[in-house]
Formats: sequence, structure tokens, C-alpha cells
Amino acid sequence: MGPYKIDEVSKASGLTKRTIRYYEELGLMPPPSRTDGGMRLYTQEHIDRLKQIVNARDILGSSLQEIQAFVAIREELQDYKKAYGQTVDKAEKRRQLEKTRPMIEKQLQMLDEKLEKMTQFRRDIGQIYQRVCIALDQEHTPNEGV
Amino acid sequence: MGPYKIDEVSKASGLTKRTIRYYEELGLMPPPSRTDGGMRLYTQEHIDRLKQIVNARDILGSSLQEIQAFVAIREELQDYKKAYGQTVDKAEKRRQLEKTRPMIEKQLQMLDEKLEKMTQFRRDIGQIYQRVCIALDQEHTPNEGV
DNA sequence: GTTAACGTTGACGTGAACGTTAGGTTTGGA
DNA sequence: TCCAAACCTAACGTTCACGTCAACGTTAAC
Repeated sequence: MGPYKIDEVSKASGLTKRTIRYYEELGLMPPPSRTDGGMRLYTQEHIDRLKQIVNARDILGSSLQEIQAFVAIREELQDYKKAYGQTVDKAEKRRQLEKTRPMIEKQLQMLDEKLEKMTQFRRDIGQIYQRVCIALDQEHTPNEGV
Repeated sequence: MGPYKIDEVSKASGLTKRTIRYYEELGLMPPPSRTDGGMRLYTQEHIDRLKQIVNARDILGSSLQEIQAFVAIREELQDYKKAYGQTVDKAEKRRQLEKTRPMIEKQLQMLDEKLEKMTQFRRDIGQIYQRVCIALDQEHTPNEGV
């Protein structure tokens, strides 16, 4: 359990070594201690911190490509609606819908996952907030009392 | 209200003209019609679509800098915890906490906004999904019945 | 004490998501 | 009809978030 070298941290966090150094450079992570030779020595706290960052990144970081997938669903449905009155071929409509359904299901699953992680995140921060408030109250009231 | 030129769309959506053209290029938006001279003519639907994209982008797109703000709060609190047993100066601790509290409040507000938008987003997709399922059921069942 | 595996710091490369500039065309009002 | 304002495409520049390569130093096992 002692100090970890960067490769172990990489495997534990799922990030590449490059990314770990990059995050340190950005200041996302406190710089770890070093050996006399200059090698980085990480603690468990560093790993936890990186996992938090990865979590937050997964929730909050989506590319335009991913966003496109979401908006595309609505368009497909709009296309379907437009074609609804015109298309004579019911089987064709059906095939189209059957194609889009699994896509929507996938998006819903992704959204639910992100929502869950996000609410968990919210709870964490909320708890921290409460502790801060309590601490502030406790230090404030006694001076006024008696 | 008639066709919109790109500058009006820009003001209505909050995106720059460059970004609007870029999103079209990416296929995030259906290409608008053109005048004989080649000028883009947008409809209200285009504007709505862009607003959806902006919304989704605001929810899902955060940089590492923004993520850093979230993670930083935890670190500050950890620092506080560490110093809790050692610091003799209670006023100093209090000042530190009073400094972090508004930061946490801001983060909470941001998170709540994102959460609300996200759940709304989720509801929308869920409704679309239901309509698709119903449509598939309706076209399926009658052929089997009576 | 040698050596292979792993670490370090630059430095350049890359794709995404635009900003900016250049050079030319279109539009709409005086 | 003329002209400024707004539009167009094309192309290069930029920042972020890393990947990748080179050249070199450190560790740990044998």
C-alpha cells in the first residue's frame, strides 16, 4: 500500500501516464512527492482524487458528436411525423420506428447513468455544504450564548 | 415569421455566425434553403434546433477548468480538515470557511441548474420513447385482433 | 555492476471546436 | 443606380486535451 509509481496509478485510475502528468501540470492534482532521483510517488489520496476527476469528466464532458446523437433522435421523430400523413407503406414506417427505438433506449440508458452519477455528485457537495454550515454555526453561537 | 438571415439566427440562438455554419457543416443542423444569390434562409425550426443544441451543450459540455472548480472544493475542505486539529487561531479557520461557503453555494446552484435541465431532457426523450412504443403497438395489435 | 524495465522532461503532432482574416458577392435602402 | 452593410467561401490561426516520439536518467533484479 505504500507509495505508488505512476504506472500503478495509471492502472488504478484508468488514465494514461501522460494524462496524469497533464492533470498535475494543470493543477487538477496536488503534485506528488518525488524520490531523490525525481520519480513521482503517489499516495492513495492521489488515486482517489483522480477517480473523482474521471467521474466528473465522464458526467460533464461530452463532445458535439455525442450531443448530435441526442438531437438526431428528435429529428428522426420529426421526419417520421412529417412522413406519417404521406407515407402509404405502413411496413416502411414500422421498420423506421423499429430502427430508432433501440437508439432511443441507448440514449435513455446513457442519460440515466449520467443523471445518477450527477445526483450522487450533488449529494456529496450538499453534504460538504452542510458540514461547513454546521461548523460555522458551532463556532458562532457559543460566543453569543449565556 | 418569414425566413431569417444568419445574423438574426445568431442573436436568437446566442451562437456566432461561424458556429452556426460550423454546426451545419458537422450535420448537427439540416442545411437551410438559400436565396438565388446563395444566402442562407433559416426557419423557426432551425432556431429551435439550435437552441436545443445549445441547451444540450451547456448541460453536457464542461471543460477541465470547470471540473477543476468542483474538485477544488473538496480539496479545500480536506485542507481545512487537516488544519482543524492544528490551527490554534479559531478566527482564521472561520474566515477560511466563510470564504469557501459562497463557492460551494455557487457550485450547488450550477449543479442544480444542470440537473434540472438534464431531467427535463430526460423527460423529453422518455416521452418520445413512449410515443414510439405506442405507435409500434398500435400498428401491431390490430392485425392480430378480431 | 550491468542491464532491462520503467521513469523523466521537452517537443512536436493531432483532432475538436471554433476565431479571424482575406477576398469576393448579394441585398436593400437612399 | 449606387453603395454601405451584410453575406459567402476558403483558408489559416488558436486553445484544449491529450498522443507520441526522442533522448536521457533511475530502479531493481540478477
